[in-house]
Amino acid sequence: MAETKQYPFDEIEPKWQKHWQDITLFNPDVSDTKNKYYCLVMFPYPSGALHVGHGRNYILGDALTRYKIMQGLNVLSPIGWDAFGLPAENAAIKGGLHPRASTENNIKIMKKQLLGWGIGYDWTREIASCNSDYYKWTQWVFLKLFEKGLAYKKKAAVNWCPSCKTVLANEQVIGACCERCDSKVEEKDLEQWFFKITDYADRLLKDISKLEHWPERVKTMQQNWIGKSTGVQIDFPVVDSDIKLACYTTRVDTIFGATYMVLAPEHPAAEELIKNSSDKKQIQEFIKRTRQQSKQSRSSLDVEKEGIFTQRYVINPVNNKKIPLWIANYVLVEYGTGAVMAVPAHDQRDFEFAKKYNLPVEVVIQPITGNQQPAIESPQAYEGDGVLVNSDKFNSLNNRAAMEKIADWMENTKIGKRATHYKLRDWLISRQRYWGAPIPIIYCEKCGMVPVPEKDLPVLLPEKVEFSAVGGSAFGGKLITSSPLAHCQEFVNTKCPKCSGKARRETDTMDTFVDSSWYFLRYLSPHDDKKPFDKKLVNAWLPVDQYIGGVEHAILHLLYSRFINKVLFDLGFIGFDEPFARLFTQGMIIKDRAKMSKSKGNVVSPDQLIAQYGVDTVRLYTLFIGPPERDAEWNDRAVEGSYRFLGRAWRLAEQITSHKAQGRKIQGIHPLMRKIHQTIKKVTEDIENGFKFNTAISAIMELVNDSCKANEEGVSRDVLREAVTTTALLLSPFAPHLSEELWQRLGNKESIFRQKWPGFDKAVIQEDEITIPIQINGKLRSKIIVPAGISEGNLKKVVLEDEVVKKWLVSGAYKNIIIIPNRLVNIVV
RNA sequence: GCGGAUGUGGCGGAACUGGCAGACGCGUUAGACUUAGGAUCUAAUGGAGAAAUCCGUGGGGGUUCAACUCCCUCCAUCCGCACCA
Repeated sequence: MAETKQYPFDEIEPKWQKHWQDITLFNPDVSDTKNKYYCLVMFPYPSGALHVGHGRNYILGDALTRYKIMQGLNVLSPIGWDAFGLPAENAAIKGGLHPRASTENNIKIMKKQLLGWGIGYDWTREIASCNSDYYKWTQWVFLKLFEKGLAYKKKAAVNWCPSCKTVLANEQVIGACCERCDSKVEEKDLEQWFFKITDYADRLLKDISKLEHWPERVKTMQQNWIGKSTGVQIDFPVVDSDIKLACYTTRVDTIFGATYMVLAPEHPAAEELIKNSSDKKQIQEFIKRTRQQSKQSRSSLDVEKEGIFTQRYVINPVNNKKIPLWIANYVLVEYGTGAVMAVPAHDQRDFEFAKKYNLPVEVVIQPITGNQQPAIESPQAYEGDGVLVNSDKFNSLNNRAAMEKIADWMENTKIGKRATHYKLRDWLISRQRYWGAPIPIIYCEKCGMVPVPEKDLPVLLPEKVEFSAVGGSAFGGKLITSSPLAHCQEFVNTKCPKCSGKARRETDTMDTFVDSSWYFLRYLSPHDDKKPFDKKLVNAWLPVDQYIGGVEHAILHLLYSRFINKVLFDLGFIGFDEPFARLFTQGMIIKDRAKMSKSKGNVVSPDQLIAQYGVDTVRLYTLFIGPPERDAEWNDRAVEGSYRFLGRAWRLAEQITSHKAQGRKIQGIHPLMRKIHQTIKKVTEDIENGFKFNTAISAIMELVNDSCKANEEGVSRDVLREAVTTTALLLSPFAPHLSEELWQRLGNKESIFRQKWPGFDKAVIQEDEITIPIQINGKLRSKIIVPAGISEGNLKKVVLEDEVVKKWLVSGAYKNIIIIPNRLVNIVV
């Protein structure tokens, strides 16, 4: 623990924070779009005091913002609050404050922290998604999607706690049990609102290629999430029935090997197909059991494949073979058609199932190399490529070619048709919850479902509601099936906008991801009460130049934002179809090998560290800890290194300003001068080439170390002054307060952030003498100092005259000598 | 199982197109200044060895004058998806 202060950070920091506000450093004139730079950090959920793990995000954004300002760009760096959401409401149910009160309180705390850290935001553009002047426009977005047919209502399975008698969000279901009362969660079909994101699946997938400056990792995650696959859909007629069962396959080349067919337990035709079965009871029992299992087994690893014969058969249309129809737990109703043609010889799952229930296995593809034929006895299915056999007129074709041929043939004969499927599902946006934006829909007894007219927006969230209603019902209250809003009569009862008759409001609210799917548009005109965003301004300022946030949003938030952006683009509201040009995902801060979180009790509060070392130290350490895109282990003790470094820089500057520095001149370019320019180059490149703040900072540390050394050894005051000036400039994105102070003490009047980022001089970096390592057979044996421009011939001569080299080349003989100019000499003996 | 990463001192981590491995920081050791120091400064710090030198980037193999870097193979850890037909 530091007993004496390295430097008076507690005086410096508040002073400069106030100064930046006074000179409106972070409040750009957005009408000036010539040199615009939009730097955006993901807006936080106001959960309470921030810890150092959260801090990384904002510190990264601030460093970039300040750097770009010094590059002469007009930087917009806004902040807001993703303020709707479950935790605030849950706290209210437990008997705490009203969600609005606790949210506002948390915002206050966090805002104070961000200001205290010196993070530069344009606070005049602050937004909060829970305020009606914001969610009015979230509702507007909903209406636009509704008008376009992209918002619709349908029955969907939701998590239902029978004890609490309420719907639960997925996050509230812990191991298939209710997080509050621990009773088993059931599946219940309820009317839910959806956004038709699947209509955009193909474009969302295709346009990933436009996201050049996104992390590969995020792009592949989105790709997998969308999960496009192409194949063929084929109708299989059921024997003794009019029903045809459609099934989808990506391996149409194996269709002659289909030996049975399987339905998902939830398949809509199942009931009808088994109604005359002698085993009806048994089959129904099986369906009921597996349906329950399917929801819960999502988290568990392997579930034994189980199935039951329906006593019905279907016809394989390619060869008119009668094959048995089964129902099994391994077929998913949500994907494809919920029915699968099983090819046990060439699909591992089907193979396992066939083995278990003694179903036939028919080989239709032979590996090209080797003549081993995958037989029924083989322990697994052959899923690789090969040549078709037992496939009628397609025999001896390569299976890849056969896929196309068979698909063509099927389309010609109308047996089947090519089809594309996605894993992506429509976005369920309904929440039976209070703390969210109300869905602007009215149900009229006469006119049916009527959207709230735009002029009537916002549909205000009533402030006075009964939170105990939901929680209380668990203890013998009335039956409740939806959110507290449903019990607020003043809210529910309304007039129909069309006929003015009696009507009821929709009581579901929107998923908070809807709020966050468009907020970056609002920052350009946050106080506009006529429209959600200013078309001219957003077209000038977006796409966002740099978006910064955690990987945990790689799929949901980033995919939803892209989707909404594309919808708004299609509707002509905006002129760009991707919202974020560059994305940076920072790693987590780890403590005691776990993600920092309140529940784990391993949070490091920055407050105490800041009191002890100052904000600049904590900021600097956070950036120095490691590559920002990777996870990093927090080490309280190591913070001191950053503190010592800042102190060293401070003391060096003191020496200059108090004229204590030595003054002695040497001839030529002083090595420190070289170091100064090398450091400018290194720091600039590190920032430009992808957030390498950790190595940029270590380069500045080297510069300060060298400056101290040069000062000891004697160096002209001018050079030393140059070194300190450069240190202040290079350090300003990372330790802004200290840099400002140094800058002022060096005699400058204006803020350092009004100064231009320094450039470097190549001529100064160029050395007159260079040290070249000499290798013999690739091993370092000696070094020589030679003039920088030495010719290869001369260099060779010098090398061979070197004492150490002579010793190694006892006979003077060598096979080859490899010279890499200015870098290295290797002698092969 | 599929996909994506990552593997370097006691620790966090450097190393641009293959070219002095371990920058920078933490920790440790010794010393200086000190009543004292957990402040500051100086020096040392991958391992073995008195030294010359040798060995060292998860393991094994390869390409090369030269490999943390390229190729093959195996192992370990982390993350994402997970019966997607």
